[in-house]
Amino acid sequence: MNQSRSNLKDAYSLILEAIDVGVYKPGDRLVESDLAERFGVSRTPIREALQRLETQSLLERDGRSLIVASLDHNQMAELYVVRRELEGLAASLAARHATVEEIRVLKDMVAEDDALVDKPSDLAKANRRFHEQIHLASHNRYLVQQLNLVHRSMALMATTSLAAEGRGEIAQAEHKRIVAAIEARDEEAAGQALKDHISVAFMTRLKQDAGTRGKS
Amino acid sequence: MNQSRSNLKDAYSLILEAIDVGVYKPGDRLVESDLAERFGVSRTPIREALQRLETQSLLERDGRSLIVASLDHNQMAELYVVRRELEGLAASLAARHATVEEIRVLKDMVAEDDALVDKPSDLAKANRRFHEQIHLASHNRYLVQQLNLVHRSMALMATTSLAAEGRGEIAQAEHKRIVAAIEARDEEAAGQALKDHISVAFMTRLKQDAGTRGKS
DNA sequence: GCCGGTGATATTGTCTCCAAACTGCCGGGA
DNA sequence: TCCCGGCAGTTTGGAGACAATATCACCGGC
Repeated sequence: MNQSRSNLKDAYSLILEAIDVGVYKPGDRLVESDLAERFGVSRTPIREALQRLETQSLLERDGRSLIVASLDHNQMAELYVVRRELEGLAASLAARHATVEEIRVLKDMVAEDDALVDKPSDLAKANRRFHEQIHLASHNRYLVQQLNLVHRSMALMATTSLAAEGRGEIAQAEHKRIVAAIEARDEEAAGQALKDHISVAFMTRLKQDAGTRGKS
Repeated sequence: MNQSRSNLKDAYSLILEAIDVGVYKPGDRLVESDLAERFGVSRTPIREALQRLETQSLLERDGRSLIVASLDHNQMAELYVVRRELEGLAASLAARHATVEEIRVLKDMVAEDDALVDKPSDLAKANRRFHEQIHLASHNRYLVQQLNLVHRSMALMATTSLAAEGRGEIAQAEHKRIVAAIEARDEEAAGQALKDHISVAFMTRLKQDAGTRGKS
């Protein structure tokens, strides 16, 4: 029916998830009273959630009202530049600071993900977890926070680049190289490997976009 | 007398400024009704502002209530690591993307700031403007946003490192080197110069802190 | 004398109402 | 026919009331 009474999560998570899942797409207008009704709460918590999402650039103002932010080509490029640098830093720091247990978890993850190589949506989820694990292994809370922001904005891009033909295998190979560098405590190599990984992902996305241009 | 009617700014800016100025210090508890009374508004805008500040890590939860976040040594170190990387990236991008007008403004700023070399508080303000100009010259809105976050957290550190003996002159020299690299369109050198600049600033702060430890 | 329970109080979280602003529509006049 | 102004509806921003809950102190029992 509706989720009025059912859900225990707060308005913020609910809206975030709705955007993630695609209930609200870039450009859609978010009306407070609609959301309030949909989630079975009053406008107050909705407003707070919307403001938080706005400060994270997931929503933007169009006049007085809020719409789901959309990323044009330039914004996507800018976002990848920042992401590349931050992820690279995370890998370098992980090479320095990760515990042996954390490294072990990374290795296990990569090994398990080999089985998912042909299931883009599962792989995408596993991929998020993998990167998040690297972030955490950096043991730098500000870096983790900033990367969370970046990844949240990435949710505004419709497709995952892992859906591209053969991208799964390549990404797995890249992941292995990254983990190997971290395990070897080679900060330089780890940072570079992750930067390269992001660059390839970006290029993959660019090619995808070039193919689907003008649809919408 | 009070700022009840006087101030046109919104609650968010007001609270932010109060933290900046030091009305509220790290560890202080922020009570919604107090703030509402102090600024002559109701609790609603206060709550929205507090939530935004919380998502930016300027406030943290202590049980149910919000307190001004404080940075211990580790957090400070982590923050500087991130800042160094992001500022370095900003300088590199500025070297690539800055317009001639922007570069001109940077040069003017540095030249003007020579006169402030012995006024730490004026210099601190000029310093912020200088760095912000570099951020903007990167022409990357996400980078600007992330650097804003970082600088906001830096406000939680009580002192400016520019107050240290002789730091003003050194910083000016470093600024000149940075601008020169940007003007020469040398991305590598610009990034490195700014990273070095941040490193020196961090070291300066560490020395300051070592001297004042245990006061409070 | 100390520990635990219980009640008062302070503070947050939510809701609802009200005012102001913007939108778009409709009608009148040039 | 087209443009301008006003009017109604929608939506946001703000205020204060109300409910829920955590905290703290006090009191009684062990």
